[in-house]
Amino acid sequence: MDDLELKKAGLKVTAPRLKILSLLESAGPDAHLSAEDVFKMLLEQGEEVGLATVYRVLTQFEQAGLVNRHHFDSGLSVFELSGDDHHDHMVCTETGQVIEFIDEDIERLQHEIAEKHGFDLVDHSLVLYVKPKK
Amino acid sequence: MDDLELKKAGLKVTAPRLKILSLLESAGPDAHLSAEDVFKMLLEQGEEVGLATVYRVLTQFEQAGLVNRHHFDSGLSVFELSGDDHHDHMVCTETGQVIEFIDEDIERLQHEIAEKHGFDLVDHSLVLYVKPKK
DNA sequence: TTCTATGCAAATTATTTGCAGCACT
DNA sequence: AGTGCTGCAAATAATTTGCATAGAA
Repeated sequence: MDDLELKKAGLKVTAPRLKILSLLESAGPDAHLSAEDVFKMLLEQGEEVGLATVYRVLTQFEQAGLVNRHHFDSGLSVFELSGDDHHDHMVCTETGQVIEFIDEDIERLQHEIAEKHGFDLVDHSLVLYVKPKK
Repeated sequence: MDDLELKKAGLKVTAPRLKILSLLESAGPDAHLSAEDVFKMLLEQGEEVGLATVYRVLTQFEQAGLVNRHHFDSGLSVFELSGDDHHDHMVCTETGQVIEFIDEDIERLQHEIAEKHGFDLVDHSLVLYVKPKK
């Protein structure tokens, strides 16, 4: 099933790639995992993969457009499956929970701002750091 | 002159702190320097400081609210003097140039979005990656 | 003097790379 | 057989920390 996605991406279908891809899929759409997270989860499932391979595969997936990499002010990278949809993130500073959202007005304003300064918008990163309302 | 700012921040007035603070000030408001950048610039000026001290001082400045730290998808940290004003960033993917901007509508929308999800907005990070219009 | 700050080197953390062996064509 | 993929260990890059000494109050 995931075979097609890998082939389409020009990547050979191998065990580690399949395992990582399906892990990302089963982790749900709001999962944002670091390479370490993925590595540990695979170990827990009794899978045999090297951390280096996890990094390599995740990087290949990123280049193939299968996943997106974010930095979220923490300094380490987190990865998520890139659906067809673009979205931004809200990170709870107390629980670490990540919520995805999209706001058309903000999207439009961003383009306008880039234009106004003589640029074309290539990409953007918007992260809201929030805490539960008391 | 910068002595006051340091004292106000509860930091002892020392040579490295003064040098780094004045370097940041003279670098201009749109300067976003990494710890390495600051370190090298100090060396070029013939100053004697350790890289570790640069990191320590920059971190202290951050905690004191004197500077802001950003990650800009590159994975390394950049620092800038935090004026009283909040602003977001636009980074040119071709020249590396950083432009600061602020858009009240986007600010307002961000609060609304957090509210809508039952959170209070604590902070946010918005970076537009752009390229010159052809 | 007393306590904090600094420099330097060693330690950590996140991530990448070299290389020998295995897998698939 | 040939080329790509993997694991493991060694290599890097960014940042932090331990410790003995220099410096500020």
